[in-house]
Amino acid sequence: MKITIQDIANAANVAKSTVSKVINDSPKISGETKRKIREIMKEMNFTPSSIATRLAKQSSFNIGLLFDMSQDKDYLDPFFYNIMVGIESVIGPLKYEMTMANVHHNDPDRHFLKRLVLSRRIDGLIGNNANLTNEAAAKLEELRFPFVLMGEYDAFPVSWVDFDNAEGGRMLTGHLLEQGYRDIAFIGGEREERLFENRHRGYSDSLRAAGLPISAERTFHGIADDSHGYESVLSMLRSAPGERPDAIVCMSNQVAFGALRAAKEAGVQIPNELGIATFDDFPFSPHTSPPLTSLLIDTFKLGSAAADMLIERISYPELPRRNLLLQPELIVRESTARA
Amino acid sequence: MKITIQDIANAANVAKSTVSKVINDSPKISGETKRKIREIMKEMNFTPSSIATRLAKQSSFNIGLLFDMSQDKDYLDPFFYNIMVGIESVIGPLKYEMTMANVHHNDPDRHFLKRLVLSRRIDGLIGNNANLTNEAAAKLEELRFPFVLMGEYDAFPVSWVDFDNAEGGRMLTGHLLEQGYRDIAFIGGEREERLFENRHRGYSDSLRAAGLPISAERTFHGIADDSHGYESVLSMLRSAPGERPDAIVCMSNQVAFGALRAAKEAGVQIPNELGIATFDDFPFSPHTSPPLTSLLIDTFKLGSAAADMLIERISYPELPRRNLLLQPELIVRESTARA
DNA sequence: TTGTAAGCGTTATCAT
DNA sequence: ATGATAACGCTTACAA
Repeated sequence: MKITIQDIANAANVAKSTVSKVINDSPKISGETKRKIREIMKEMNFTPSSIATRLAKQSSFNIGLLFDMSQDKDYLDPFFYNIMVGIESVIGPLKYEMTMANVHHNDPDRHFLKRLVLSRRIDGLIGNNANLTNEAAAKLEELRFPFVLMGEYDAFPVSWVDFDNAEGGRMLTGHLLEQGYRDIAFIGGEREERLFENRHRGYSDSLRAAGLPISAERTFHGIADDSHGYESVLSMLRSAPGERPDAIVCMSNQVAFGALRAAKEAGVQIPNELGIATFDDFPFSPHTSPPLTSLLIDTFKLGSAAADMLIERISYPELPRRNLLLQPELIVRESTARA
Repeated sequence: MKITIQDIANAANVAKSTVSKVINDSPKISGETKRKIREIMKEMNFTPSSIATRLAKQSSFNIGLLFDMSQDKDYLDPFFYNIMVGIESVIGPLKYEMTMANVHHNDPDRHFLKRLVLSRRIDGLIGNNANLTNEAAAKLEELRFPFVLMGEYDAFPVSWVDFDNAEGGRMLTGHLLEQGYRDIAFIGGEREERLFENRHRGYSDSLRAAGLPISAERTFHGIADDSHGYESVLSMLRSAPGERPDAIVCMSNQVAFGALRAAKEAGVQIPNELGIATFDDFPFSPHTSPPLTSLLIDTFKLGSAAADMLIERISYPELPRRNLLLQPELIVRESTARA
């Protein structure tokens, strides 16, 4: 049998409004009454219905985390859990819950805007620039609904958090230069792709600062996956030994895996003949042979920073949109440890 | 300004109960009225408040997915996203949402039982045998609250889904035997650990069926991680070449990574001198050198099967608790491809 | 087929 | 300090 605030009121011989005030620890209720009612609530094992509370309070105390089931998930997949835990670490203590929001871009009836936002099931939303379309973002802004993106966004001003990808490019390239590499290639990423452009800019900056030439043929465009890494390295190995790159910066771990495989098959010595450094630090990076020098991004922190920003937006809707760049961390391993 | 069912009723000149019936597509409403009201709803951009609906319907249409932030997450981490997507694939079409439930074992006030179950924020729960304590499971049963575990459970009868770990052990070991290996070791897992016992049983079964001896010193107990794999292989290499195992079955990919590393450092040829086969197929298994023969578990399916079972429990609470063993799949790669 | 009115379990506003 | 009563936005008998 379900027990409600009214049952408690009856048992305590008070009005249910009094019980409600006790639940919310109102200062207008005497200590004695509070004690008595609280005891009764324990005894009767009462927990308020959150749904009724929310209806009355007109707030769902719930935030949504966007994902797109229909989409390729290679990139965020291994990081998803950490991001989620990062978000929980900030919203949990504030009594918010988190519900998973599958976008359903193609089904107007199940689209998250309707299912979760318009139906007021959530008070705020965290997404990323891959699963939130410009159209949806615009709609959210129009509704003045609080949301934060993970990943840079520049179609119009919204709140976002991202890692400093340009700085990451500088860190990887700078490290290779310090190790004495002089002819550094960059593998992966499509032209016009924002993520690529930022990372590549950092790479170029470093070369320029070192007074080295930046040659277009040292950049291998393509989808940042294993086979692109593999093919790119094979193609650079077709040049004579003296004319090929002595190190590479990879857009992703997948690219690096492919590059590693190609180099190994061709008998190229890593790190002596070819240094390899890569963006992203998958849990597997330490297990390649040789282990990969890579750029660690703290995904827990990505989540918690996004959540902090979202809570701020929910609490102070009129504050301007903020952006935040988190710093990556260089993890040096053997793949760049030149003798 | 928020628009409600009453606004629609006014605009359409009908009672709000009529609007409600249209929303729920009641057969008692004439086609004409439905059309008219639906049009008005579009025009006025109306979406019902899910909170009010739930309060009235006395169901939250929401299921919880348990996780434990405070706990080591090595095992499920890479699979979490897939499991979640698997769950969503079955509950989504049924109009359920999913909220993340951090257990909070140590904080009675924020414990998920209170926060989510007793407060009726969710109608059902999916957890695993690592994050749900016996005590909590018992409490859920007492409340007759629907829940399903991922992972075998035998403290008392509950619904659960798991992979057939014994069969997995037979598949890996059987494969090694087919390849001609004859002295097979088993690395990882603590005595008394359910998961270990099941997997090890399959291994023993296979050896027995092949008429081979089962020797206690061929099993290396320990936490199933990288360093345990590494140490175990080092220790077996201390025996003379003729007296050491010619193949190993690993409890986890981490163990296999460590084993691979040790073998490589010692100059042992894989797969010729030592075959390696492992439970679990992390996304990185294909990228080791040589690529690892491993046991693929379909984590999407794990999630969807658990969700199917949960929906059944919610819909027919009186049905007996069910258990389901899913079949793993052997992925043969070079680490066991004996010449 | 449509309307009336009483819930659903809280909170919030006024009285007292 | 406590109590009555009207929200909150929807559903659901029961009437008409």
